[in-house]
Amino acid sequence: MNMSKGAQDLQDLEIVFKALASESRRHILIVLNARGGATTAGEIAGRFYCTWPTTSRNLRVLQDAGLVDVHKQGREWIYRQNSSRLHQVIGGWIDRFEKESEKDGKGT
Amino acid sequence: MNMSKGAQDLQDLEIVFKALASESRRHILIVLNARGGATTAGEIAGRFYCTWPTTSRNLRVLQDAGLVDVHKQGREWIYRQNSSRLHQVIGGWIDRFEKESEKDGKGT
DNA sequence: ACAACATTTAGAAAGAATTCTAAATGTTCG
DNA sequence: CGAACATTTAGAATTCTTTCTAAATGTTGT
Repeated sequence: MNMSKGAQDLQDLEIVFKALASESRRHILIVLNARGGATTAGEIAGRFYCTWPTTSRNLRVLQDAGLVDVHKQGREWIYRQNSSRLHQVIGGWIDRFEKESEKDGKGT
Repeated sequence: MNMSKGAQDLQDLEIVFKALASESRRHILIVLNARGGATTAGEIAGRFYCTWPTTSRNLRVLQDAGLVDVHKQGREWIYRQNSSRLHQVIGGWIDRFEKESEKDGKGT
């Protein structure tokens, strides 16, 4: 765990953007969001055409990216979205880029 | 080009998130941004360790995603960032997810 | 303890992305 | 026109990702 803040940010960016690059995983986040932010793996897996292990692995990728948190409750696993991480990492990055509407008409 | 609006949005999301999943491409956008939003391919390629063709291909991916626009001027190609697309597609997507700070303390 | 349940981990196969080298394209200048 | 320049396109090698099947883990209820 020897990493400067800048390098850590870069790594966060990498892992989060990679996690969001897959439609399956974006879909999982949307389902989670529609469920009010938290639900079981079974509930999620049931809504997909792909197999349970695949969904489970995708959930793991999201977890590693810090986009969801997980905890076990009895024999079920509850997944909860961490939307502030999404806003921090992704929102923070795109905010470096000026919005058209914020540009003043500089230059000729 | 037969695509419903919803399907088009989904495709935009896919192509833009995929484009941003690569560090090299995110770096290109940052360089472009630092250069005031537009510069030549040579200027960009010169700032990278990888070969020119590789940078050129990455620029193409960004262009296909609509994140940069390109036009030829003499024997140089000028690349210009399209940051409103970035905000629309990515910003629009993450805004579906409630920010922590916007949550009211509902439930117990 | 045993059977049934909810879900994950492992390992492998198929497909996609990244990057390289070599060659092609179009532009400018003498 | 021909040489030099700026950059792209093509094709192939390597590496990463996704998804599947099979087996393992830990939990609950009888």
